[in-house]
Amino acid sequence: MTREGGRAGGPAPRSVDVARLAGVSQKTVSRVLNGERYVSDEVRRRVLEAAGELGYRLNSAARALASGRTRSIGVVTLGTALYGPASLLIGVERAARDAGYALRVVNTLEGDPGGVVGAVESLLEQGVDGIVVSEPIDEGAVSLSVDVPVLVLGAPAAFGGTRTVATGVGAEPLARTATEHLLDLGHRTVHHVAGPERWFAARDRLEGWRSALTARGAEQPAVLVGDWSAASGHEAGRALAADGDVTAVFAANDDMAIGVIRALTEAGRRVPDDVSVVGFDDIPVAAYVTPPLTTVRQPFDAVAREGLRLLVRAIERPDADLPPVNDPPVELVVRASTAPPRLRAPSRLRAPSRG
Amino acid sequence: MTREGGRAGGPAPRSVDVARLAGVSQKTVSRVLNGERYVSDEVRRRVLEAAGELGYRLNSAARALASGRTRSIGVVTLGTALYGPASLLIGVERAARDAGYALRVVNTLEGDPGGVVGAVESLLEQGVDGIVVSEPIDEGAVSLSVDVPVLVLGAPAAFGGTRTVATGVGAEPLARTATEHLLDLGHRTVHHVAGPERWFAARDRLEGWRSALTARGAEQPAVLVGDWSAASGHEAGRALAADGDVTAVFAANDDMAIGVIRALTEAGRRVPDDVSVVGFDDIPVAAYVTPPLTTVRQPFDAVAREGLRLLVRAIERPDADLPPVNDPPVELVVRASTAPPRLRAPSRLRAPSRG
DNA sequence: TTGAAAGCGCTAACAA
DNA sequence: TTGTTAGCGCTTTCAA
Repeated sequence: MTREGGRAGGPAPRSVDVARLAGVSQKTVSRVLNGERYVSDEVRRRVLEAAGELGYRLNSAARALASGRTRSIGVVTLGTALYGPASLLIGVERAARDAGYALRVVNTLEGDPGGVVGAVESLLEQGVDGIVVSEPIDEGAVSLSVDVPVLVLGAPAAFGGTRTVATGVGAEPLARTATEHLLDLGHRTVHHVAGPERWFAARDRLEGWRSALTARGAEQPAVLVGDWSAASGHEAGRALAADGDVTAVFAANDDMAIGVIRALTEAGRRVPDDVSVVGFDDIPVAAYVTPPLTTVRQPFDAVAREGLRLLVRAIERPDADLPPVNDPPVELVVRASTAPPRLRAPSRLRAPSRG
Repeated sequence: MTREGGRAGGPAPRSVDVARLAGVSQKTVSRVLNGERYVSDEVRRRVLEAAGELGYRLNSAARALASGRTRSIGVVTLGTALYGPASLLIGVERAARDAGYALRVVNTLEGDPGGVVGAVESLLEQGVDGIVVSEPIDEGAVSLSVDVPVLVLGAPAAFGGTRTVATGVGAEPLARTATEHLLDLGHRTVHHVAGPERWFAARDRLEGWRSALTARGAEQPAVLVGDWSAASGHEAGRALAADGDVTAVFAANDDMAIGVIRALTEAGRRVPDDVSVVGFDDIPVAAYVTPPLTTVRQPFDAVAREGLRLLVRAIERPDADLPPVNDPPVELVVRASTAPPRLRAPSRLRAPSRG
């Protein structure tokens, strides 16, 4: 008898131990634990009781080896504490867990050798059943054929020749809406502080901004490029503040918008009286900075859940077609950082003043 | 011959396939892949070449089953996009990867049934070699004996009877420093907006605040409790703004500090002229809100790395003693949200004014 | 509805 | 320095 009281010390109990204690075969234990049919209630009860008594825990490595599936999903995400990627990760974890999958996470840092490809390789080696690539940056032609379904969040489908779902490319209409909001207020044009060029998310927003201006026949000012940080927004804001013609700014995320507002404030340009600013994301502090930030809300949680649902379906029904992803709803949150432009002022630079 | 060109279609190659192609035994392939000694350079080269040609990938489930180790670390973290937890996760991932470990992540949402215990159970089932519990909240007596080393970040050691390392409890001196900064400026006392009571992180900061006041013999005002969000800070700020005696506030994180400042601003109380506010964390936007926030910087990355180093050591040298963790350095970042109090004003409430 | 046998692809222990 | 032989603890046949 190898029965251990509780789970103190000794080797971990295996399913044979449970079987012996319950007086059934090892296969029957497996059936009970996997919720298979054709097990009498009586037997099921005995097995569960024995498992509880021994403190039995399934060995997922053995299961993975025998079944060829790990019931886990790998996530490639950026090693940043940015609100967007962090929120997506949370949504993905939650949805995966609800679907019965564990999560294995690999970060890629910008400039990492190997980048996304290396990260995916390492996940494949870990034997994941599916992969989520969250907000990747463009690393040029990626050739890597993967034999599990892949979900790409916030970028066009990559990884040629495989079952890939892409989603969250809906940022473009959101950016268009943000820009139109400023145009609708009466601004002649809108300046843009973009994210890093290699980010697809930055490109979508840039594209949305551009298309809104084009549709209205507005002039397209030169784009300032930041790195998502408030610091870079601040730098861009200094340049913007020096240009007396600027009356409206659309920043590609809220952090940069906050930096822009700070720079404008320091230069004596009031927001929104002199310059209107719109952000992107609706981070939790956006409503509480001064002035409260008009922004566009990204439904991170919905995007992550919807995407994961598709991924799980692709995993569990390998031959079914992958339905397209629904675009998330557009939600503009108007607060106090935007207003109509002041009456046409002389275009010469005014010194900072108290109005 | 089962040799597949490249890696298109067909079953994945196994180490025997590599062995056959390289003309060696399967065990030798295993040796090469594990970087063991006693392999001639010539053989090593041939094996590597064959592996590359076949597109061979190690099967980690098989390895885990045979070796009893997964080379992976499980992380239990909170399902929030809060800057602190997100930063810790990044640091942990990075350090784990550097040490050759993969990461398996389970989130617990506040109020989750099972909470940390359930999360740890699920990780144990996945077969991790070690566990990181990041910023747990107090769930009462936790009894769960775990047979792998555990690292607790930002809380006292839990999980009785096991090899546990705790770290990051150094928030208390940071909070004391923040409070002392305000006292040093000449404020008679400091009000505190705390985090949720069940968070150890909130308790540490509360304790630090309290001890600073006690040491100086300052009066201890009633504590306002928030939930880390700017919204809750805003609510607390409204109450604070209504009290004309308040001249200095220490908020337990930057988000709440921003909410407090917003409420004060709305009430016509100027920061820092009328009220000084200090935050905690130094989130990236802290330097760019208006006024730029005085705060205390948490070295998340250093804490995560140092902790993980200890955890890996505990995994790899089961009998060695666990050295204590070094407390992180205190770093106060003084910006523009703090100033000396105005000359002793009459203590009656003044209506909002422009000073 | 249950059980027996045969692997899954690797590492461990030992032998050569 | 290399190879042989047993498992690791499950799931998958297939048979009863």
